[in-house]
Amino acid sequence: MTNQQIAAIINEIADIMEIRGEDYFRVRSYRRGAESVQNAPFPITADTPQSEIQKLPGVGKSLAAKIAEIAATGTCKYREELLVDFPVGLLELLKVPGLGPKRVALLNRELGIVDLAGLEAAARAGALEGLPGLGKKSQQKILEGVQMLKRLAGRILLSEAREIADMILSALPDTVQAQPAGSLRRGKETIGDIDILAIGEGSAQAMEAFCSMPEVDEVLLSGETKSSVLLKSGVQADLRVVPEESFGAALQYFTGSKQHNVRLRARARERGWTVNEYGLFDEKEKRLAGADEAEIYEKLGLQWIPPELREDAGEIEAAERGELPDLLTLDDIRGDLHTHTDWSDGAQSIEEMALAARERGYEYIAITDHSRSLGVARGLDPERLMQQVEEIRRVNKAIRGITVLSGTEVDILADGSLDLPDDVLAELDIVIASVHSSLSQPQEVLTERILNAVRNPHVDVIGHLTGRLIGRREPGAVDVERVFDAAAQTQTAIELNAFPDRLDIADVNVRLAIAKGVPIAIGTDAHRAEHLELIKYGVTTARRGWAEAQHIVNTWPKERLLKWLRRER
DNA sequence: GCCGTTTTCGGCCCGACTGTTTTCAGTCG
Repeated sequence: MTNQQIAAIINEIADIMEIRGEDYFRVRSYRRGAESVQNAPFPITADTPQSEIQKLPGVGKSLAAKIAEIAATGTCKYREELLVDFPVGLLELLKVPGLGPKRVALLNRELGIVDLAGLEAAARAGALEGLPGLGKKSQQKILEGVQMLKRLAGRILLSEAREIADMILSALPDTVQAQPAGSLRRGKETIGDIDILAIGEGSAQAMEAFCSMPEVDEVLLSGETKSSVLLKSGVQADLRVVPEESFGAALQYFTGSKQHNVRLRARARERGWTVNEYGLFDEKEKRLAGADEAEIYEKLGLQWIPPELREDAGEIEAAERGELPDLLTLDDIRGDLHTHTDWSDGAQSIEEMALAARERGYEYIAITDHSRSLGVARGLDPERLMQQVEEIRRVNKAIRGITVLSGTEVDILADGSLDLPDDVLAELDIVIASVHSSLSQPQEVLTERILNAVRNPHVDVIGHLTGRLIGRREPGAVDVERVFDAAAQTQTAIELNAFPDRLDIADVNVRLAIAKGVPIAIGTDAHRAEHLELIKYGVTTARRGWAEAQHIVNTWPKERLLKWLRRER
């Protein structure tokens, strides 16, 4: 069990307690404990002494005992007691925007609702309207929230899918060669199911190993060449074993997308050939290609097309002309431009973040803590920000091999003004301006707010433009084109926030931004050192948006980046 | 449930927003 999983269980206990109406401060203690577990500097296992666990901040005797119990058994007595007579479906209701513990308890008590399906039916029937504190608008909002959750239902974030795929790959015997295909290989932001292709000796053992992984909840089917399992996380995973001479063709076929493959098949047909998951064949059914994916594209007169581009969005035409973009790679990234520290809501010090960035081989890292109006995040007022600038100077002197840029993620307030005055912003190396509140304003208002920030001569980057949280919050009604037009003029960068549930701006907007000449800054929004590696999801999304290194400001060497940051406006 | 030279009880982070209410409750970050 990972610390993260333990923390998730403690949080679930807190959720149940809240719905059951337990004392708020007790609930908060559980949440604090969960956070401590997640941030613990060591993995908690069945062997970790309780006294060690109790040293974590906010963890006392009682929580330490429960954490130890969870680490050893996967659950604890107290949780099991809470779950008696508690419909677990109520927990998923908490994910509906606008529903918190009080309303979930109310809906359960008054209408007997126990899960999402029941909630949707009740909302459609108009049964919510008239309950204390709920009217027509709430009912509509709840219904929309349920629909959003249903759209994501069964889909998981790219990051989760990659982790599961890695787990599967490591569970397979060393003798087989395996690779993910499908939308996972294309790097889509959410993934429906996980496809793994394999070749090699001992495919029977591979199937056996696959079906008997501890994470498997149910084996849906298991044959010689294909097995499907339902994982405990609710995700379906398929393993296909293909002959070596067909591996490239199978990889191509199962990577998709559907539309991309339709175009490829048509292209083969024009030549009197056929292409399928076994290979590319001529009119006499002679195999022209199959073992190697690139060869299939080549024989069809195309450059090899990177999986991220395979959406039938112009990539085939570009490949035909030999004009595919030279896509950005992870190695091109020279620094992270969006990070938080323990000065606001991050977990680690400036120095620790800087060292972690150096460890990654970065040239620079920008420290961009929140501004004061974001009270929950312990945002910095001008005075503390200036103290932080001093501390950054000190760290820059103390550490060699990395440059720490002083910055802020300043809030764009509801009225369009910024949360820090211009003379303070002028003191910083880099300024990200982001919307964190009033995201549901009408398009005109929200867009004007952001345009105001774009036009501010101190603002270098607009952070997570639409504010979406995949599966949890719809994007705000920003007029993206208008913002891009303005940003192109001022050469203000638009952020591609690499956090897996944001990936904001999305791939299609990356492409639009590039077309309009808007610089893009990829930042992780890291709140702890290990988050720095999330940059890979930003890179993948940028690749899906046809980005080359030149389009991304944090591929630039430090001198060029600084020149851009200091340009006259 | 945790914490503490305010130490065995009493406080714990709260401000903005929304929809509902005619003075506030619930949610969210």
